[in-house]
Amino acid sequence: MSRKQMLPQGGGGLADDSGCPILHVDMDAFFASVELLDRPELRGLPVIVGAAGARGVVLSATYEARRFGVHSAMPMTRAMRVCPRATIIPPDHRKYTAVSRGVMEIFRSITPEVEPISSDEAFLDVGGARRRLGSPSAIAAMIREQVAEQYGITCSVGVASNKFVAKLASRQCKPDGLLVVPADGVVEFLHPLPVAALWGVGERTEQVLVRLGIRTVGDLAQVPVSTLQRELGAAGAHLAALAWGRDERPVVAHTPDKSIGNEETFPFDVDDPEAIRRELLRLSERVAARLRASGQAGRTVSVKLRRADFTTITRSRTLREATDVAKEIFATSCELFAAAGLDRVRLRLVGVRMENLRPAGTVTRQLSLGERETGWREAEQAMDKAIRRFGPDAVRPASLVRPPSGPMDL
DNA sequence: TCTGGGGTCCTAGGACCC
DNA sequence: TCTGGGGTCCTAGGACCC
Repeated sequence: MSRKQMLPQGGGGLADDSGCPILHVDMDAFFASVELLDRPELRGLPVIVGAAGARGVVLSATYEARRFGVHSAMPMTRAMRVCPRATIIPPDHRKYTAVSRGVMEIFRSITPEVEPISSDEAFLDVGGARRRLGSPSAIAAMIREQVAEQYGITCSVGVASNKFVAKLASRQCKPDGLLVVPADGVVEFLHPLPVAALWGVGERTEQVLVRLGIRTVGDLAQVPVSTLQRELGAAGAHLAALAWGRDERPVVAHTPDKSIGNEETFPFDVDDPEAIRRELLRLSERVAARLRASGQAGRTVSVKLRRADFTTITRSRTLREATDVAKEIFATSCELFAAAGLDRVRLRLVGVRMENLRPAGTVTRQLSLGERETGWREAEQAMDKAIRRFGPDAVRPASLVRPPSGPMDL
């Protein structure tokens, strides 16, 4: 296996990683690499992971397939046209989740400061692991070795002073690479890159920037912040900071969910409202099950409807109380669908999402604990604390019934 | 070429309250 | 009777990421 230890050009020694506690680890062609573990005979050949149906897109492709121009999110029909010899493998997410969990465990054995950003990517802050495990680049090399040994797949690691630069570094050294961007080499590293390389610059933003004559990160760095803010709003100021390599965001190990949702694109457009409602029921059940499995409930039900022409609308409603019950989510979804006036319109996708999440029943549980152990006064205090943490609506009416005075005798 | 499914964040307007 | 301004919540849409 080739092991590139890519280092900034000029100088044969090791790059200075002393100011670089942040690692970005990115698995190479993750889904495709996992599939190759079961299909070793396909190694070295173009392989595409994606549903072969008419409306599928590429989820992952080996580098051999990418050479033909295949990339993720490309429609499968087109991918099969540009690379007809590719082997198509339908996705098996359970397999990827299992490997993902294992790989994340390797990261957590290095440091608790691990922030996963998808199933195949994570940031690590190894600042506190130096004394135990060595320099950031030594730790990065160790991670690459352990992932390869235990799971037989490769990853690339960017080592830098902050998340944003680490992320670009890992992309730059893919596949199977390691790149240190020394703290004093950030500007030199960033400025030649195209603006689209920046995190947060997609198609639309790139168009705006190109119209302003901005093509590289270096160009962007020379533009007054006020101009960028006028053109792009708050994102403008953010981009100006990134262009100079400034990014203060910390690695956050545990980020609470903001929403949980499921959606489905039909193989063919559907205009039968009964069929739409059946799908809403399935989606509501899935979302409710995921809420309960994660111990959460949501207050806002949101329905997404995509017409055959790809225009998309969302309709949402906030309930008086949070719920994790499929029946309630489904009933609200149906009302939202009816109010949208899109029955008899051809739809290609429907989705159900719950927002405004909070721990389910936390308050009730805390209350009963408090009552059992310490009596009503303490239970009230527990309730106040819960209200401060989760808001007044987190308290369920049943919890408000005052028990007889004195400590509860259970 | 014809666009998946999981998300996050931002903006903007209106309602409502103080 | 008319009017200001700030804060928060809700809703809708869109850009963006992997």
